[in-house]
Amino acid sequence: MASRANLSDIAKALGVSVATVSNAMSGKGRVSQELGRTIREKAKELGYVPSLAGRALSTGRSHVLGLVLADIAHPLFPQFAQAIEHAASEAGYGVLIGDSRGDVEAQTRAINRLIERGADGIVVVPRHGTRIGDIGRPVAVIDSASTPGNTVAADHWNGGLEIGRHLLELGHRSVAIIGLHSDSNVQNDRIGGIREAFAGRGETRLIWIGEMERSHGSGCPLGLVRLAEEGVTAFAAVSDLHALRAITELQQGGISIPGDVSVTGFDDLIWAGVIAPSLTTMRMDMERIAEIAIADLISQIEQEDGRATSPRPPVSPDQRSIPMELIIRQSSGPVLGLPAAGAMTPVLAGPASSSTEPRRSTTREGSD
Amino acid sequence: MASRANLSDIAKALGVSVATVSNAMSGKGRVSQELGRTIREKAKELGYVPSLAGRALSTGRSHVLGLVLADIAHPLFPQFAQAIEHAASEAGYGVLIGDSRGDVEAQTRAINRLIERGADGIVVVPRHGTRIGDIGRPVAVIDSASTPGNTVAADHWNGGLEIGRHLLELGHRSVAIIGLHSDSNVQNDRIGGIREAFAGRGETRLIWIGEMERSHGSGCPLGLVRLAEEGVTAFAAVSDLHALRAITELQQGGISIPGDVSVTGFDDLIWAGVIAPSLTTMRMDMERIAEIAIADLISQIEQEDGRATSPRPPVSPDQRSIPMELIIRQSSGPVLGLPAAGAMTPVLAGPASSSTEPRRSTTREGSD
DNA sequence: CTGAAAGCGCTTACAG
DNA sequence: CTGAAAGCGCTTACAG
Repeated sequence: MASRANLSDIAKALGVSVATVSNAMSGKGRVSQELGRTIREKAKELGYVPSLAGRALSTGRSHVLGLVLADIAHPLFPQFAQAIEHAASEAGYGVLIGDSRGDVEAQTRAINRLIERGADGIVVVPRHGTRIGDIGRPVAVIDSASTPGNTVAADHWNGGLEIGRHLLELGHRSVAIIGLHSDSNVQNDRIGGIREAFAGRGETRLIWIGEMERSHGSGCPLGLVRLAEEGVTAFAAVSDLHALRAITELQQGGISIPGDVSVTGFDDLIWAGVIAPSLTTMRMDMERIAEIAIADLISQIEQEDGRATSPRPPVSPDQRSIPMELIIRQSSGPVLGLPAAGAMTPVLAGPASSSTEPRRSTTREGSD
Repeated sequence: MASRANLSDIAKALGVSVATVSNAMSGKGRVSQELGRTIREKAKELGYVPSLAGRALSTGRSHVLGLVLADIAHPLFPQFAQAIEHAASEAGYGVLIGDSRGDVEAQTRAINRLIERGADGIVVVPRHGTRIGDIGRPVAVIDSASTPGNTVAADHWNGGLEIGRHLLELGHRSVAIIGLHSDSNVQNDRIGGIREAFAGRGETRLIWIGEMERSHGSGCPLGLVRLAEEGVTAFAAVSDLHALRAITELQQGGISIPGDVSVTGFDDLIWAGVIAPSLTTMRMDMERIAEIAIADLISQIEQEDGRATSPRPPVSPDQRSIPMELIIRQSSGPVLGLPAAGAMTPVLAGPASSSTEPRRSTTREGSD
């Protein structure tokens, strides 16, 4: 447990050169099978842990990636961070976090800080309405397919479509869509999808929370009870956060969910499955999104130093748009008195197909 | 924008030695005022950015800290991450994240991975009921004052006390405390505080969600409506997450909040201010906690290489227990018919003092 | 006040 | 298959 053993210690202990030890450890250089084994054994015996600093200095690669989110305080951050950390870790990279606290300028600063810290590349989940310019290093952007330069994202539009179809199947013909800002590509895509589903089959209206709060203050009532009285039977929020607000506001107003109206969200935030009623929502496949973002980033990095096995493979657009998963829970149900459509069972019970798409749609029960 | 300039480039450009440049940049070595200025100007001109890898290799310090959370997916993670990132960043350190996905073993592995990556020290927010052993590197533990070896934490017990007093002042005499696991120090402290407040002045009962779910499945009803009918007038959850569950369950059961019963939480999660009714809760001072944790960690690190200005200053226990802040919102109010006590105004309106403690207690309105 | 030199731990051509 | 050597960019005693 003295100071960490290094290549030189191993070399000395075995009477070989550090170059050979280095080659044996990396598995790159040709070292005889046997010497290789001996070296690796000795390394383990001495508790050798490679010095990333040494490696970084000689290769010019830190094997650290930066993760910058518009707002680290966003409740979706844990899912992102977990998935990115996992994917990066699998690929042998560490993840350095940067926070821009929702500020556009700070976003750029955060990115630069991470680069100065030696990050080989950056994963950015940009702030609404922000574009990431050239930062002189590889970047992977996770936003929305409709964002120019986007690397990979959930298929928000189709997610909206599925939510819309789900509500239509339940008999809903009048839905209020609840969003926050009109400058978010993600939200606009989700809204676009919902509207597309309802086009010609029902009416949609749009509520921007941001605007209402600008006039009436943060946390103001959204007037949903009135809408329900006027005949709106479904509230489709573009985020679970807003769906939560809708559910509590309606409940407080004495409106029953899903008896009187249905409510749906997006993102499957951690509490979505345990509130009453539990929330029907669309979930991103963060693991896959993270894997693709990281793979893309690493491919860019390898490209840079010509280490790449082949010229960077063009990634097809559909690989960059990841299907979302519909999670049907209690907050959405058939319109008052209407019998449930198709195979739909109203409550948590087994998988249920909810759209004509060949896409997997599952009812999930939380496991924790 | 060619490859980054280094110390040697600056030295050449100015006809001085790299040692001098290094000294000028670090401000440590004695370099004449003027030469110093010239060097720094040239550095700026060349767009010099120090190589952390080079520095790390020669100093043996990476200037990177690791942040390990029991469960990165916990909704409190954003607050932790943001505060830690900020404090570390201010101190010139980067933050590498590690995730143990709620698994105890994985927690140790995550810590080790970060250390192998060269982290100079680790901030750990440990999993319930876990103790962090010696990991051969400086550690700062953020858990609860009652955890042995804890570095700094919110004063959860007092937080519980304040919540308890707040409810007592409102006239409540029967409270149901809602927790998850009995092996969490944080939860136990919070519960202990609430009970202490009620001792001799009212009755408390305890609900462990974890146990109920083990028998009845995740997301099962907690039977709160029945409790309300039996005369419980307040539900004090040890986390906003559980408070949310309580609020929706009660609302769905037709019970009015705060008309019929009051509900309180802990942590002031992001949505606490915008649900209906908005949630009364206790908030940690994450910024301060993070600052202290980081300062402690850095002091340990400096101690290690004798760079410390003075022997490590003993930190008094009360500096390691950070007061929580009571945030009164709509979900808590006077017991049916009882006039509001003292200066208490029922709804969001200006600061209101809620306890006899000299501690600041504010009604907050969200600003975003 | 300034500089020459060694060293941090690794990798990578290049010889042998 | 193996080794000697240079170099990545910095810092740090030690001389001058």
